[in-house]
Amino acid sequence: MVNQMKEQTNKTKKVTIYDVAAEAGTSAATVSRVLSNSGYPVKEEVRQRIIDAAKKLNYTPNMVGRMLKKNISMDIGVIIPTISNPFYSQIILGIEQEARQRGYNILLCNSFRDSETERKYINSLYQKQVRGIVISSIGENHDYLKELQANGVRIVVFDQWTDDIKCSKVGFNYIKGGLMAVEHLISMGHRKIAFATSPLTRRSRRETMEGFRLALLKHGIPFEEDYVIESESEEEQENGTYEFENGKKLAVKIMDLKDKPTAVFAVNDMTAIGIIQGLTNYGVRVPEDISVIGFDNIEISSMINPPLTTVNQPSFETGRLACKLLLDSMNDNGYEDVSVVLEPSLIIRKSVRNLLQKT
Amino acid sequence: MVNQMKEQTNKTKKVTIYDVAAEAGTSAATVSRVLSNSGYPVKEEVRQRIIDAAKKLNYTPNMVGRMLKKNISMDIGVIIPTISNPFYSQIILGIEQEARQRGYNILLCNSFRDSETERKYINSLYQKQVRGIVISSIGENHDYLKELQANGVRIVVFDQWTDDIKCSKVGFNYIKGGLMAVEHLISMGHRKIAFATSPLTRRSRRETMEGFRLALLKHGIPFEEDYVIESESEEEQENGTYEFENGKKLAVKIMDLKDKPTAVFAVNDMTAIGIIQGLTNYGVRVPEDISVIGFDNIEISSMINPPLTTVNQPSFETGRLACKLLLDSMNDNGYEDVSVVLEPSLIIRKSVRNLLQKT
DNA sequence: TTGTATGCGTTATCAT
DNA sequence: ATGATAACGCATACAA
Repeated sequence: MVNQMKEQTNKTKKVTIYDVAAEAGTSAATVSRVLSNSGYPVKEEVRQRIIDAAKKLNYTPNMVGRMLKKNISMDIGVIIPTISNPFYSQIILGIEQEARQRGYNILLCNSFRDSETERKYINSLYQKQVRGIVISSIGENHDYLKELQANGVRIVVFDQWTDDIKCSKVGFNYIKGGLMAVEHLISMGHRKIAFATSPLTRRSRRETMEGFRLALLKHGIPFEEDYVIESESEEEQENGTYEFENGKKLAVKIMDLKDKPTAVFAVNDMTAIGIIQGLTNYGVRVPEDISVIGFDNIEISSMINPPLTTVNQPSFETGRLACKLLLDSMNDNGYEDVSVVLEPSLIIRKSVRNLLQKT
Repeated sequence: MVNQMKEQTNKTKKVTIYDVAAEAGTSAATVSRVLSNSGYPVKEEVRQRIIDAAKKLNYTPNMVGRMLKKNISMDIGVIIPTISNPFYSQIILGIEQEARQRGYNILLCNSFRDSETERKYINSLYQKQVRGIVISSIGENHDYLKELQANGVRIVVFDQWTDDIKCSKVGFNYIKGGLMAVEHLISMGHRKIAFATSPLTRRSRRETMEGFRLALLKHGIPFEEDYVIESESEEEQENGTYEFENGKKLAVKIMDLKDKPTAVFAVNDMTAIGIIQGLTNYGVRVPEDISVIGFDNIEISSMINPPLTTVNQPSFETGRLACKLLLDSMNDNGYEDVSVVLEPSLIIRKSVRNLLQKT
């Protein structure tokens, strides 16, 4: 009776189904059948003995053993630039919700927009036997992804649309978003409108700018090269502050303009917020002196002063949907790739002044 | 020659060391020795053949097989309330940096401050054979964690200090932080100072308040019960906006005070930002009419208008350190628990007015 | 309904 | 230096 209380040391061997089987006076096979909820018929009395034994021994199934045997992982990989960008953390939340509901866990990877890091992570995920990955890919070369596909791994891309790879995709109508933003400015009486952006190296940015262009065209406003304020700085590590700092720099460029715009359309909210701060440092008031409109609708945008008028990009929904498409394709052999394009909507707050209204 | 080009289908069997061995004309054992960098001596020529064969067959090691055999995982678990709170995403970044440097990957779990979810995640991590977890624990009951410890899993807690469990800890000197914040206000000539907080259900908040109290005491300012503005609302899902919305509510409470404070100390930055917006909605200006000081120094705080004066809590460093302590303890049998308390520092920006200076 | 035996992919032990 | 083989924990085909 005494040595039954044997102190459990850190070196204690893990208890396996064999231990449970011994304790319950049955075989490992039966234990497995009961404890893995296989639905396989087991006499009620034996089942109970096994459950009791498992509880008594404090048995916990070893997922590694199970995975090796079944060769089926309940993990999916997620690769994004960085968690510290609120836009992406919302996406993660969406992915995670969908995943958990269906019993999957996510393996999160921050690529920091470095294609080498991205490659390593993709490789690591593959080694961990994931059967699916949702990714905002940064690399120019998608051979790694294609190789995975050839090996049966499902891929869903979002955020960075590319025709290079054949898979399900979740995109966003940047052109329309840009169009909406600028048309809103125009409807408020603005005609001298600048577009402020980080380097146009990403498709999403170029498309947003295309929307800017289209809006001007549509309303007969000449497109001024000078009103495209593009930072030349190389992109560094993608964290929230990069875009913000960039916005501040763009603000000084704006102040350098001989003919100042009455409104500026920023390529994303973080940049817009930086611009507002930069402008404020010059003593120019937003929106009284210059109006600013953003793009993304991250949470912070409603918290600043003035609350930012912006274009909503449904980040949570993007994540949820991307994950749904992934899991659907993973669990359906006859699946078809599907591409979804999410639509923008305007969020009117207080950073745009109505020029048509006398004060 | 033709069927060598056999189309690779999705059902293609994974290539294993046996395939590589066959291709290289050697044994699986030797292949393993080479491909796992075991350091075991292998004739150079054979080694080369194996490497070539692996490349040719596109071999990728199966980590699940390796894990089962070696019973040693290179993953560590991380449990936090939510990734969407920028304070925690910074912590994750710190954890991840340390982990990656040492070859570990992290399994991220959002508990959403729900102890049931926390429990499930802890269990899931254990089933995945992690040997270490860093956690901002929310549950009152830490039996689950203790059980894991008994089974050799190392635990490091941070953020939510508790004496209930014996392990390494990374904490923060909230009392001193609160003291510093309030002393700064006092040094700027403020004497009517309010403390605005979400419910005092967390130790960290109570300690911050203790600092508030101490500062008043130290400078002979009477403690007014009315100047502790505590929201009664139950905490909902912990996302960034909860604290923010809460701040807005606290702002109306402040406006309801017959004798308004000249400065308010908010229990954290998110709340402070909400308060500023709430105050602004009333037409009161910050800091001209009322000064606001925050706590945490999240990234957003430097982006708002006015930039928030606050107390820095080194979140990235907290994560890095917690992870370091974890990995150290995991790789050292004779380790000792260590508790580290990080110190606050004051970040002076523009949300506090100097009352002693004539305008 | 239950048990025996095998294999998932890898590494380690032991011969050779 | 190399190879055959057992073992890690589990699930299953097959036998009973």
